[in-house]
Amino acid sequence: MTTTVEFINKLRNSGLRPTKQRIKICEVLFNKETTFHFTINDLVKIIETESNEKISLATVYNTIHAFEKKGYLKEIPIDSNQSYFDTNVTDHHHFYDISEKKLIDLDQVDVGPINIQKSIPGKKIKSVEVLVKLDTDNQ
Amino acid sequence: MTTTVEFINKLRNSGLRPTKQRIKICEVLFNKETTFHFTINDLVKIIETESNEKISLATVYNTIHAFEKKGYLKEIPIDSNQSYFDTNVTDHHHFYDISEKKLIDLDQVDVGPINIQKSIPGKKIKSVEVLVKLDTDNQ
DNA sequence: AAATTATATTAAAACCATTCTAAACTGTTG
DNA sequence: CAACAGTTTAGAATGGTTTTAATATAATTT
Repeated sequence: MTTTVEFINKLRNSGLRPTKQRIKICEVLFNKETTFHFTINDLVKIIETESNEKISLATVYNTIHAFEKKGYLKEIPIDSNQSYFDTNVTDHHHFYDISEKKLIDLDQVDVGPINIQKSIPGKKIKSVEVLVKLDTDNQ
Repeated sequence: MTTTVEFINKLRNSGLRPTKQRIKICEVLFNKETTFHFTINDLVKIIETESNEKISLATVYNTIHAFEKKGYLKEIPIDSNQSYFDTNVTDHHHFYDISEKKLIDLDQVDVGPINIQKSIPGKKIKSVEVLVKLDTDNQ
Protein backbone atom coordinates (compact mmCIF):
# COMPACT_ATOMS: atom_id res chain seq x y z
CA MET A 1 0.00 0.00 0.00
CA THR A 2 1.47 3.27 -1.15
CA THR A 3 0.02 6.53 0.05
CA THR A 4 -0.94 9.45 -2.12
CA VAL A 5 1.83 11.49 -0.45
CA GLU A 6 4.39 8.96 -1.62
CA PHE A 7 3.15 9.20 -5.20
CA ILE A 8 3.29 12.98 -4.96
CA ASN A 9 6.90 12.77 -3.81
CA LYS A 10 7.76 10.24 -6.49
CA LEU A 11 6.36 12.56 -9.14
CA ARG A 12 7.95 15.68 -7.74
CA ASN A 13 11.31 13.96 -7.34
CA SER A 14 11.35 13.15 -11.00
CA GLY A 15 10.36 16.62 -12.10
CA LEU A 16 6.74 15.81 -12.85
CA ARG A 17 4.08 18.00 -11.31
CA PRO A 18 1.80 15.94 -9.13
CA THR A 19 -1.49 16.60 -10.83
CA LYS A 20 -4.76 14.91 -9.95
CA GLN A 21 -4.56 12.85 -13.16
CA ARG A 22 -1.01 11.66 -12.65
CA ILE A 23 -1.71 10.67 -9.06
CA LYS A 24 -4.76 8.73 -10.20
CA ILE A 25 -2.70 6.91 -12.83
CA CYS A 26 -0.02 6.17 -10.22
CA GLU A 27 -2.66 4.62 -8.01
CA VAL A 28 -3.98 2.48 -10.83
CA LEU A 29 -0.51 1.36 -11.90
CA PHE A 30 1.59 1.17 -8.75
CA ASN A 31 -0.83 0.49 -5.94
CA LYS A 32 -1.39 -3.15 -6.80
CA GLU A 33 -0.29 -6.36 -5.16
CA THR A 34 1.45 -7.53 -8.31
CA THR A 35 2.91 -5.98 -11.41
CA PHE A 36 0.98 -6.34 -14.64
CA HIS A 37 0.91 -5.72 -18.38
CA PHE A 38 -1.43 -3.34 -20.11
CA THR A 39 -2.26 -1.48 -23.28
CA ILE A 40 -3.42 2.14 -23.23
CA ASN A 41 -6.90 0.88 -23.92
CA ASP A 42 -6.72 -1.47 -20.93
CA LEU A 43 -5.52 1.37 -18.74
CA VAL A 44 -8.33 3.71 -19.75
CA LYS A 45 -10.85 0.98 -18.92
CA ILE A 46 -9.26 0.37 -15.52
CA ILE A 47 -9.34 4.08 -14.74
CA GLU A 48 -12.99 4.27 -15.74
CA THR A 49 -13.81 1.26 -13.58
CA GLU A 50 -11.83 2.26 -10.53
CA SER A 51 -12.84 5.90 -10.37
CA ASN A 52 -15.51 8.35 -11.33
CA GLU A 53 -13.24 10.92 -12.92
CA LYS A 54 -12.39 10.76 -16.58
CA ILE A 55 -8.87 11.36 -17.82
CA SER A 56 -8.51 12.41 -21.42
CA LEU A 57 -6.74 10.06 -23.79
CA ALA A 58 -4.05 12.63 -24.54
CA THR A 59 -3.22 12.90 -20.86
CA VAL A 60 -3.05 9.14 -20.48
CA TYR A 61 -0.60 8.91 -23.38
CA ASN A 62 1.47 11.84 -22.10
CA THR A 63 1.64 10.40 -18.62
CA ILE A 64 2.53 6.90 -19.72
CA HIS A 65 5.32 8.21 -21.90
CA ALA A 66 6.60 10.42 -19.09
CA PHE A 67 6.56 7.44 -16.70
CA GLU A 68 8.35 5.30 -19.26
CA LYS A 69 11.03 7.95 -19.73
CA LYS A 70 11.50 8.10 -15.96
CA GLY A 71 11.82 4.32 -15.78
CA TYR A 72 8.56 3.66 -13.94
CA LEU A 73 7.24 1.61 -16.83
CA LYS A 74 8.72 -0.49 -19.60
CA GLU A 75 7.37 -0.84 -23.08
CA ILE A 76 7.50 -4.41 -24.29
CA PRO A 77 8.60 -5.07 -27.87
CA ILE A 78 5.89 -6.96 -29.68
CA ASP A 79 4.95 -7.09 -33.33
CA SER A 80 1.49 -5.86 -32.55
CA ASN A 81 -0.58 -2.93 -33.66
CA GLN A 82 -0.67 -1.55 -30.14
CA SER A 83 1.86 -0.82 -27.43
CA TYR A 84 2.17 -3.03 -24.39
CA PHE A 85 3.55 -1.73 -21.12
CA ASP A 86 4.76 -3.45 -17.98
CA THR A 87 4.75 -2.12 -14.44
CA ASN A 88 7.50 -4.61 -13.67
CA VAL A 89 10.63 -2.65 -14.49
CA THR A 90 13.12 -5.25 -13.26
CA ASP A 91 15.16 -7.15 -15.85
CA HIS A 92 13.03 -9.98 -17.13
CA HIS A 93 11.52 -11.43 -20.27
CA HIS A 94 8.14 -12.41 -21.68
CA PHE A 95 5.94 -15.06 -23.07
CA TYR A 96 3.42 -13.74 -25.57
CA ASP A 97 0.31 -15.81 -25.99
CA ILE A 98 -0.56 -15.19 -29.62
CA SER A 99 -4.18 -16.34 -29.52
CA GLU A 100 -5.06 -14.51 -26.31
CA LYS A 101 -2.79 -11.51 -27.01
CA LYS A 102 -1.60 -11.71 -23.42
CA LEU A 103 1.82 -11.34 -21.90
CA ILE A 104 3.28 -13.50 -19.14
CA ASP A 105 6.44 -12.65 -17.23
CA LEU A 106 9.47 -14.86 -17.67
CA ASP A 107 12.07 -14.51 -14.94
CA GLN A 108 15.70 -14.13 -15.92
CA VAL A 109 16.24 -17.42 -14.08
CA ASP A 110 13.87 -19.18 -16.49
CA VAL A 111 15.83 -17.95 -19.49
CA GLY A 112 19.38 -18.08 -18.23
CA PRO A 113 22.15 -15.59 -18.79
CA ILE A 114 22.45 -14.05 -22.23
CA ASN A 115 25.83 -12.83 -23.28
CA ILE A 116 25.86 -10.95 -26.56
CA GLN A 117 29.09 -11.83 -28.36
CA LYS A 118 28.89 -9.14 -30.98
CA SER A 119 29.23 -5.40 -30.77
CA ILE A 120 28.50 -2.52 -33.08
CA PRO A 121 31.05 0.30 -33.14
CA GLY A 122 29.79 3.50 -31.53
CA LYS A 123 26.78 1.76 -30.05
CA LYS A 124 26.19 0.36 -26.63
CA ILE A 125 23.66 -2.19 -25.49
CA LYS A 126 20.69 -0.60 -23.78
CA SER A 127 18.59 -3.68 -23.20
CA VAL A 128 18.35 -7.37 -24.02
CA GLU A 129 14.82 -8.65 -24.25
CA VAL A 130 13.60 -12.14 -25.00
CA LEU A 131 10.13 -12.70 -26.40
CA VAL A 132 8.86 -16.27 -26.42
CA LYS A 133 5.78 -16.66 -28.55
CA LEU A 134 3.25 -19.25 -27.47
CA ASP A 135 0.80 -21.16 -29.59
CA THR A 136 -2.05 -23.38 -28.56
CA ASP A 137 -0.75 -26.91 -28.15
CA ASN A 138 -3.14 -29.08 -30.21
CA GLN A 139 -1.64 -32.48 -30.61
CA MET B 1 20.15 -15.42 -59.10
CA THR B 2 16.73 -16.91 -59.09
CA THR B 3 14.70 -17.09 -62.27
CA THR B 4 11.12 -16.01 -62.70
CA VAL B 5 10.19 -19.63 -63.31
CA GLU B 6 11.51 -20.57 -59.91
CA PHE B 7 9.43 -17.87 -58.25
CA ILE B 8 6.39 -19.07 -60.16
CA ASN B 9 7.00 -22.58 -58.89
CA LYS B 10 7.59 -21.36 -55.37
CA LEU B 11 4.31 -19.49 -55.42
CA ARG B 12 2.36 -22.31 -57.04
CA ASN B 13 3.81 -24.88 -54.69
CA SER B 14 2.49 -22.94 -51.75
CA GLY B 15 -0.94 -22.46 -53.20
CA LEU B 16 -0.46 -18.87 -54.26
CA ARG B 17 -1.30 -17.94 -57.81
CA PRO B 18 1.75 -16.56 -59.54
CA THR B 19 0.46 -13.13 -60.45
CA LYS B 20 2.54 -10.39 -61.98
CA GLN B 21 2.51 -8.48 -58.68
CA ARG B 22 3.59 -11.42 -56.54
CA ILE B 23 6.41 -12.30 -58.90
CA LYS B 24 7.60 -8.69 -58.85
CA ILE B 25 7.58 -8.72 -55.03
CA CYS B 26 9.45 -12.03 -55.03
CA GLU B 27 12.11 -10.48 -57.23
CA VAL B 28 12.46 -7.48 -54.96
CA LEU B 29 12.62 -9.59 -51.82
CA PHE B 30 14.34 -12.82 -52.79
CA ASN B 31 16.58 -11.98 -55.70
CA LYS B 32 19.21 -10.19 -53.64
CA GLU B 33 22.73 -11.12 -52.63
CA THR B 34 21.90 -10.77 -48.96
CA THR B 35 18.83 -10.88 -46.79
CA PHE B 36 17.50 -7.60 -45.41
CA HIS B 37 14.96 -5.91 -43.17
CA PHE B 38 12.17 -3.69 -44.37
CA THR B 39 8.94 -1.94 -43.54
CA ILE B 40 6.00 -1.89 -45.93
CA ASN B 41 6.89 1.68 -46.71
CA ASP B 42 10.47 0.67 -47.56
CA LEU B 43 9.20 -2.09 -49.79
CA VAL B 44 6.84 0.15 -51.73
CA LYS B 45 9.73 2.54 -52.36
CA ILE B 46 12.00 -0.26 -53.55
CA ILE B 47 9.31 -1.50 -55.91
CA GLU B 48 8.84 2.01 -57.30
CA THR B 49 12.57 2.42 -57.77
CA GLU B 50 13.28 -0.97 -59.29
CA SER B 51 10.36 -1.09 -61.69
CA ASN B 52 7.94 1.00 -63.62
CA GLU B 53 4.79 -0.81 -62.56
CA LYS B 54 2.89 0.29 -59.48
CA ILE B 55 1.51 -2.25 -57.05
CA SER B 56 -1.35 -1.11 -54.91
CA LEU B 57 -0.75 -0.87 -51.16
CA ALA B 58 -3.48 -3.39 -50.43
CA THR B 59 -1.76 -5.93 -52.66
CA VAL B 60 1.60 -5.31 -51.00
CA TYR B 61 0.06 -5.90 -47.58
CA ASN B 62 -1.81 -8.99 -48.77
CA THR B 63 1.28 -10.45 -50.39
CA ILE B 64 3.56 -9.79 -47.45
CA HIS B 65 1.10 -11.40 -45.10
CA ALA B 66 0.71 -14.37 -47.41
CA PHE B 67 4.50 -14.75 -47.62
CA GLU B 68 4.80 -14.48 -43.87
CA LYS B 69 2.17 -17.16 -43.37
CA LYS B 70 4.04 -19.42 -45.80
CA GLY B 71 7.28 -18.82 -43.93
CA TYR B 72 9.04 -16.83 -46.64
CA LEU B 73 9.28 -13.81 -44.36
CA LYS B 74 9.46 -13.20 -40.65
CA GLU B 75 7.95 -10.29 -38.80
CA ILE B 76 10.29 -8.92 -36.18
CA PRO B 77 8.84 -8.01 -32.80
CA ILE B 78 9.61 -4.36 -32.10
CA ASP B 79 7.81 -1.79 -30.02
CA SER B 80 7.39 0.45 -33.01
CA ASN B 81 4.44 1.99 -34.76
CA GLN B 82 5.21 0.05 -37.90
CA SER B 83 5.92 -3.57 -38.76
CA TYR B 84 9.40 -4.73 -39.64
CA PHE B 85 9.98 -7.79 -41.79
CA ASP B 86 13.04 -9.91 -42.47
CA THR B 87 13.83 -11.93 -45.57
CA ASN B 88 16.18 -13.99 -43.40
CA VAL B 89 13.92 -16.73 -42.12
CA THR B 90 16.58 -18.77 -40.37
CA ASP B 91 16.66 -18.79 -36.57
CA HIS B 92 18.47 -15.67 -35.48
CA HIS B 93 18.09 -12.53 -33.42
CA HIS B 94 18.37 -8.76 -33.78
CA PHE B 95 20.01 -5.59 -32.73
CA TYR B 96 17.72 -2.60 -32.97
CA ASP B 97 19.43 0.74 -33.36
CA ILE B 98 17.00 3.06 -31.63
CA SER B 99 18.24 6.34 -33.08
CA GLU B 100 18.48 5.10 -36.65
CA LYS B 101 15.46 2.80 -36.39
CA LYS B 102 17.47 0.11 -38.14
CA LEU B 103 17.74 -3.60 -37.54
CA ILE B 104 20.93 -5.62 -37.62
CA ASP B 105 21.08 -9.41 -37.65
CA LEU B 106 22.51 -11.22 -34.66
CA ASP B 107 23.50 -14.80 -35.32
CA GLN B 108 22.45 -17.49 -32.90
CA VAL B 109 26.14 -18.03 -32.28
CA ASP B 110 26.49 -14.45 -31.03
CA VAL B 111 23.72 -14.95 -28.50
CA GLY B 112 24.27 -18.52 -27.41
CA PRO B 113 21.68 -21.19 -26.72
CA ILE B 114 18.53 -20.14 -24.94
CA ASN B 115 16.71 -22.76 -22.99
CA ILE B 116 13.37 -21.66 -21.60
CA GLN B 117 12.93 -23.29 -18.20
CA LYS B 118 9.27 -22.52 -17.79
CA SER B 119 6.22 -23.81 -19.55
CA ILE B 120 2.60 -22.78 -19.74
CA PRO B 121 0.03 -25.61 -19.70
CA GLY B 122 -1.72 -26.10 -23.04
CA LYS B 123 0.74 -23.86 -24.82
CA LYS B 124 3.79 -24.67 -26.86
CA ILE B 125 6.71 -22.48 -27.76
CA LYS B 126 6.49 -21.18 -31.31
CA SER B 127 9.54 -18.93 -31.33
CA VAL B 128 12.21 -17.45 -29.12
CA GLU B 129 13.38 -14.05 -30.22
CA VAL B 130 16.01 -11.82 -28.68
CA LEU B 131 15.96 -8.09 -29.31
CA VAL B 132 19.04 -6.15 -28.26
CA LYS B 133 18.41 -2.42 -28.23
CA LEU B 134 21.33 -0.19 -29.09
CA ASP B 135 21.96 3.36 -27.99
CA THR B 136 24.57 5.81 -29.19
CA ASP B 137 27.70 5.36 -27.07
CA ASN B 138 28.57 8.88 -25.84
CA GLN B 139 31.16 8.60 -23.15
C1' DA C 1 -2.75 35.59 -0.95
C1' DA C 2 -2.78 37.86 -5.32
C1' DA C 3 -0.29 38.12 -9.54
C1' DT C 4 2.73 36.00 -12.67
C1' DT C 5 4.79 32.29 -15.03
C1' DA C 6 5.35 27.67 -16.43
C1' DT C 7 3.35 23.43 -17.11
C1' DA C 8 -0.61 20.19 -17.71
C1' DT C 9 -5.20 18.89 -19.29
C1' DT C 10 -8.65 18.67 -22.63
C1' DA C 11 -11.74 17.76 -26.71
C1' DA C 12 -11.31 17.61 -31.09
C1' DA C 13 -8.85 17.33 -35.19
C1' DA C 14 -5.06 15.35 -37.56
C1' DC C 15 -2.03 11.60 -38.60
C1' DC C 16 -0.59 7.42 -40.45
C1' DA C 17 -0.06 2.43 -40.70
C1' DT C 18 -3.05 -1.03 -41.72
C1' DT C 19 -7.43 -3.26 -43.15
C1' DC C 20 -11.70 -3.41 -45.62
C1' DT C 21 -14.85 -2.98 -49.62
C1' DA C 22 -16.78 -4.08 -53.72
C1' DA C 23 -15.96 -3.63 -58.52
C1' DA C 24 -12.86 -4.91 -62.22
C1' DC C 25 -9.48 -8.19 -63.59
C1' DT C 26 -6.67 -12.49 -64.22
C1' DG C 27 -5.12 -17.25 -63.64
C1' DT C 28 -6.83 -21.92 -63.71
C1' DT C 29 -9.56 -25.78 -64.88
C1' DG C 30 -12.47 -28.48 -67.69
C1' DC D 1 -12.88 -20.51 -74.56
C1' DA D 2 -16.29 -20.47 -70.85
C1' DA D 3 -16.91 -20.43 -66.11
C1' DC D 4 -15.17 -20.05 -61.66
C1' DA D 5 -12.29 -18.89 -57.96
C1' DG D 6 -8.83 -16.14 -56.58
C1' DT D 7 -6.47 -11.48 -57.05
C1' DT D 8 -5.81 -6.58 -57.68
C1' DT D 9 -7.24 -2.04 -57.14
C1' DA D 10 -8.51 2.77 -55.57
C1' DG D 11 -10.54 4.64 -52.22
C1' DA D 12 -12.89 4.53 -47.93
C1' DA D 13 -12.78 3.03 -43.27
C1' DT D 14 -10.47 1.80 -38.98
C1' DG D 15 -7.95 2.38 -34.93
C1' DG D 16 -3.98 3.52 -32.23
C1' DT D 17 -1.37 7.47 -31.39
C1' DT D 18 -0.02 12.44 -31.74
C1' DT D 19 -0.94 17.25 -32.34
C1' DT D 20 -3.40 21.55 -31.60
C1' DA D 21 -4.63 25.47 -29.32
C1' DA D 22 -7.65 26.91 -25.79
C1' DT D 23 -8.44 26.41 -20.90
C1' DA D 24 -7.04 25.07 -16.35
C1' DT D 25 -3.91 24.15 -12.69
C1' DA D 26 0.52 24.06 -10.11
C1' DA D 27 4.56 26.62 -8.76
C1' DT D 28 6.90 30.85 -8.04
C1' DT D 29 7.25 35.56 -7.16
C1' DT D 30 5.68 39.77 -5.25
